[in-house]
Amino acid sequence: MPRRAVGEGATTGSAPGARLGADFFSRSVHDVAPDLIGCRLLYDGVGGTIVEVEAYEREDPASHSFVGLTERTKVMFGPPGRAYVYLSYGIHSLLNFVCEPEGDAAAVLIRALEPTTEIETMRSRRGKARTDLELCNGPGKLTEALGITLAQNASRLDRAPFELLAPDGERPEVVTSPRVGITKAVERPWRFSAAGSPYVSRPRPD
DNA sequence: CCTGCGATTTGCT
DNA sequence: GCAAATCGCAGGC
Repeated sequence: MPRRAVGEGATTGSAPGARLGADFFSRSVHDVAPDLIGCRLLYDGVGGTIVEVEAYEREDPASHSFVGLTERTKVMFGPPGRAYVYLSYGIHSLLNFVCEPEGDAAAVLIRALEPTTEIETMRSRRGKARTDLELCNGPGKLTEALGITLAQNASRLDRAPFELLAPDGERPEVVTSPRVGITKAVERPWRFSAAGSPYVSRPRPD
């Protein structure tokens, strides 16, 4: 694979279609988060296109890392390009991508996908979901659809069964809005989504 | 369409 | 002890 010249892909930190590894994630979480919109995420061959994420940084009252290094947060302080999966409300596994160099603590919460691959597998796992719009339009829903659990915490994202790829072609326009479901630092506009996508979670960022 | 509430477990005070 | 980066269902409009 030829390395791409400076210019194209410069804002993404990756060439079109390339697998995203530690170099992509070893940057400011505020640069990585919008660059993930339009990327493709598969787990064991099941998944789709990322249409919504949120950024969480070290000095961020809404981030788990705000309290410092603990048993739970040590993955966020570890090497970039790994999964940080935690249990939300005692029920849902939420998937994050660890960003910034080891020793820093930042992560991107994956909030919604546009399903593209193995849709019937996702539908069978999601049970009550009626339409494709409801399969992955929320952080707890997409982990259920992809079969991601706490067992995947600290996994590398550039190795099977994960497959995380830069967009092949054009990138969607990205819009920002306040983050969802938090009670601290609620005003920070660190939610990023694909403009106009019907696959984003609620409330709609419009 | 919208709002309200219970489920269920863990991590940190 | 309690709050939590959520979800699905019930009920009202």
